[in-house]
Amino acid sequence: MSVGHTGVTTEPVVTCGDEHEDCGIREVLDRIGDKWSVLVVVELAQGVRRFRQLQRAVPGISQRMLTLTVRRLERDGLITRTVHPTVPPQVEYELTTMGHSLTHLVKALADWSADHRDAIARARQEWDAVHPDSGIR
Amino acid sequence: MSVGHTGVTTEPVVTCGDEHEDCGIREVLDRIGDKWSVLVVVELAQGVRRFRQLQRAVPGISQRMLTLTVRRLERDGLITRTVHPTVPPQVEYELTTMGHSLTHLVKALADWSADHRDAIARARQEWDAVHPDSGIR
DNA sequence: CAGAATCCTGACGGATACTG
DNA sequence: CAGTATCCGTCAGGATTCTG
Repeated sequence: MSVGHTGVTTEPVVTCGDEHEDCGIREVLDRIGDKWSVLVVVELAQGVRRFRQLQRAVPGISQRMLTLTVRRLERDGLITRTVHPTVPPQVEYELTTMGHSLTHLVKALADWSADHRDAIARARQEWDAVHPDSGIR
Repeated sequence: MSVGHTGVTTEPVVTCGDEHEDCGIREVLDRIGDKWSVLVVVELAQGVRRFRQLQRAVPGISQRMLTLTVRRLERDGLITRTVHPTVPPQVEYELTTMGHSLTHLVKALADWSADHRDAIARARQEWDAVHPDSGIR
C-alpha cells in the first residue's frame, strides 16, 4: 500500500472515527500492557499450566505478581482457573477461546518487534550520540 | 501439538524458541505500552502535526508528557521532529516509515479490542458478581 | 503447592511556573 | 508556540513472611 512517510497521500491506516476519542486501544493496553500478562499468555499458549509451572516458565516474576496477573486474566475471561481439591493443592490455568485469540495479537507484536528491533536500536544509538545528556532514555 | 481447547487445531501461534526467553514482545510494550505513545502515533497517522495540535488532539495529555512522549518516539526512530526557525517557533512531527508500520500493529490492537471489549466487560461483571470483595480490579 | 497479607520503593505521570 | 524545570502524589510491582 505504499506507506511513504514523506508523500502523505496515504489514507490513515487507523482512525478513531470520533476525532477526540481514544479508540479501544488503551483498553487493550491497560490489560496486556503491564509487565507480565503477555508473558503468561505466551506460556499458556503452549498448553495447560499449574501455578509453579507458570512461575518457573516466566523467570523473574514473583508469586505475588503471578497471582495478580492470573487473577486479572481470569477476571477478563482470558484464562480459566481450575482447582483440584487434592493435597497438596493443584491449580491449573488454561487459555479460553478469547485468550487464544489474544495470542494472535501477541504474535503480531512479536513479529513487529523482530522486524524492527535492530532499526530501533540503531536509531537510539544515533540519537543518544547526538543528544548526550538529554535526560531522555 | 494441537493447542485447541475448543476445536482450534492451531499449532502454537506464538512460541519463544528458547523456552525461557522473553520474545521481543516486552520490548514493544515498553515502547508503546505507556499511557500516551499509541495515541500520539494514531494522531500522527492522520498526517503532520505541530506540538499544540497534538496536545489538543490527545485530550488530557500534559505538555510535559507530550514532550517526553514525542522525544522518546523520536529517539526510537518512529517519528521525526522538524523545527522551523520562525517566530513564534513552529515544530512539526511526522511518522517515519517505521512509525507507519507501527500503525498497522496499532490497528490490529484496535480491531482486537473492538471485537472483544463486550465479552471482556461481561466476563468482568460476572467475575465481580461472584467475587464481591476480592481486591482485584 | 498455591496462595494471602504486609511492607516498601522507584518510576510514571499530573500540576504549576518560568523561558526563548 | 514550544518547550524546560520542579515539586509531588500515586501505584505498579519487588521482597518477605505466614497459612491451608
